[in-house]
Amino acid sequence: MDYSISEVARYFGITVSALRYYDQVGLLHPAGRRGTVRIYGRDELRRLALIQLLHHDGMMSLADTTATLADKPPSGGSRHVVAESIRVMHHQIEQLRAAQHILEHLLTCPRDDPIRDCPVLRTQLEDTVDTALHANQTAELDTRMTNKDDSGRPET
Amino acid sequence: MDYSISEVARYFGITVSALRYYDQVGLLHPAGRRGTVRIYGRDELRRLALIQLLHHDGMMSLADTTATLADKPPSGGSRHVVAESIRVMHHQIEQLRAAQHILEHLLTCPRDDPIRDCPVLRTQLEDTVDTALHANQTAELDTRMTNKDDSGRPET
DNA sequence: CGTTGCGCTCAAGTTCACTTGAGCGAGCAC
DNA sequence: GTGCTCGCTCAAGTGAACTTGAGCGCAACG
Repeated sequence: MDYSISEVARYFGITVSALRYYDQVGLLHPAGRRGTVRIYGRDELRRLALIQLLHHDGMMSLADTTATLADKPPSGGSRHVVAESIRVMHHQIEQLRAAQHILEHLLTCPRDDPIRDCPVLRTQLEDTVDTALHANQTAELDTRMTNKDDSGRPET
Repeated sequence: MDYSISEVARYFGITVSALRYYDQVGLLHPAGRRGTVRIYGRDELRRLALIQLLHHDGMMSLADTTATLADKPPSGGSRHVVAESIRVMHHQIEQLRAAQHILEHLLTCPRDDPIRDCPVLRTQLEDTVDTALHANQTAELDTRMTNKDDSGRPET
């Protein structure tokens, strides 16, 4: 029922120092201490599994992960963090698919230098470029109007 | 047909300093220079679109992105990088889906503190924990090979 | 009873991907 | 002809997420 820091580290493929760091920043405290030694219980293992999923696999920042796990009732300010994360992840999945698609094409395309020669790839990228140019012709107006205050990228 | 560094930056939602950095590390060189000033052409815009997709959206490191774009015939050493990236992205998509699913549950679960109280979530995490413990009993054996005489530490 | 192993703390260091700052030049605008 | 904007270089700084190192305690092993 009790696990030492090195056991937890081994089981979850994480380092001991990372676990101490998580303790330090308040992301994952051990169940308690025997003397000065950290003791983890089942609850902490479950919490760690969730942390791994959100942070490592879901690419949420440690801060957001902390916020998400901190909300007793998810109605607090972290509810927004959670909803936003879902949205970001959704977008991320789509982008990953697109990137994957391109990479697969790179592997199978018979051209010597697909990036320069392949018409399929070229057309696709040309589209993206056009979209970028367009998107920004409008943004450019906004920016020019109000003087300098630019931020955020135009979500391709 | 020619674009200044600030135009490219604006169009692609990237900073001027990032573009100079890309030039510096050999990821994206300008088509040429007018005096000391960087000039980008259509080819560079297409390349940048690809960079954004792989690096930013596909989460590949700049080094891997550079390697991927560097392979004239994708049969070189970077072929492995590409194949590996596809595999990683595939895994990433699945993990993102799982994370997304959990977050959605957090938003809809009627429990006050789903992380502790919700049986669905709890069971799911318990499974992950068990898998982790299990996976490591085998890994542990590998590591232990040199050190016989057991040590069943999984406790209880 | 010394040394090996695991654990601890606290401070400083590391990597990645940029950003910022200092200091300078070219072009045009008034 | 002075100032503004855009661009340049090179060196140093930044933030996130850890890692590493120094120095220490404690328990067991031979």
